[in-house]
Amino acid sequence: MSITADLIRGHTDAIILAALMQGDSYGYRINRSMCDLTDGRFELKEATLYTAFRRLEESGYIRSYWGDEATGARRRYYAITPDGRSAYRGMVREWREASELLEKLMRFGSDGDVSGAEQI
Amino acid sequence: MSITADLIRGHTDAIILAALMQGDSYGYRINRSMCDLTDGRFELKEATLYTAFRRLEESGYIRSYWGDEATGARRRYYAITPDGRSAYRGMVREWREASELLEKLMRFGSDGDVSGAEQI
DNA sequence: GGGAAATACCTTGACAGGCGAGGTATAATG
DNA sequence: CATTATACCTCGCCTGTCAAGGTATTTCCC
Repeated sequence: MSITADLIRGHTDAIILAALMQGDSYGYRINRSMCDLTDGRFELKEATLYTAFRRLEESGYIRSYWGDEATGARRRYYAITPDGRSAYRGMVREWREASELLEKLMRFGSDGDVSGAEQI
Repeated sequence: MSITADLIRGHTDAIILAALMQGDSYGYRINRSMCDLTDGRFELKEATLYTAFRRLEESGYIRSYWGDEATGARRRYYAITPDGRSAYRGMVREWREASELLEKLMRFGSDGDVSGAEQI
């Protein structure tokens, strides 16, 4: 994966909720669709993913149930709750705000050549 | 501060480098200008700030020297190094890439109302 | 003169999230 | 029948953040 971990940190919950907004799904598939959507540039590590599921379930943002497929490995499905939906919307809002601020703070450096400027 | 810490996490280094791209400065002032630039919505905690300075200096991205003001509390000034400049540019590039991916991953959820959906 | 606030720096220890490394079990594929 | 893919899970380390505490100087008001 090309983007570093800390750039993602704190966003895993929102990402997972976003995926579940599309409908119920399970860990392995969510991870694959992340990969696909980003052309392999981004992938949640399994440990991270399952940690997040626990966290989200404890928060009441998702609930889980075992699938009943007759074949293949068993799957634990997750569904987003009403609380989860509103949390998701809040997270997206916060993310966009933070994103704008960061853009501003970072650009702060790049235009300004103008340099010699300042000192002491 | 209104935006939560984890949304910023991992970006402090880039933010500090951005500030130093404008010219030498010192901790207290950098923090203030962050505050001002974002209308108080964002502020680096002091502990975080000074931890980051140590980290950046160890990485060779900044160097420090004591100011020689005749009055007031002593100030430790920081200057960005050539390595720091190129690191800064890399960080901004990475941030923008990650930012686009995140936007894509998060929006992934929001269009789809269509809700009843459900899958299995 | 005395106290509070602002400026300016710093450290310690706890906490939380990410994840490497390891594990389990089933089914399909060669 | 061994390997790969699917699918789940846990333990323990690492790293960045930050609350809480500290120091020293200057200014401002009473």
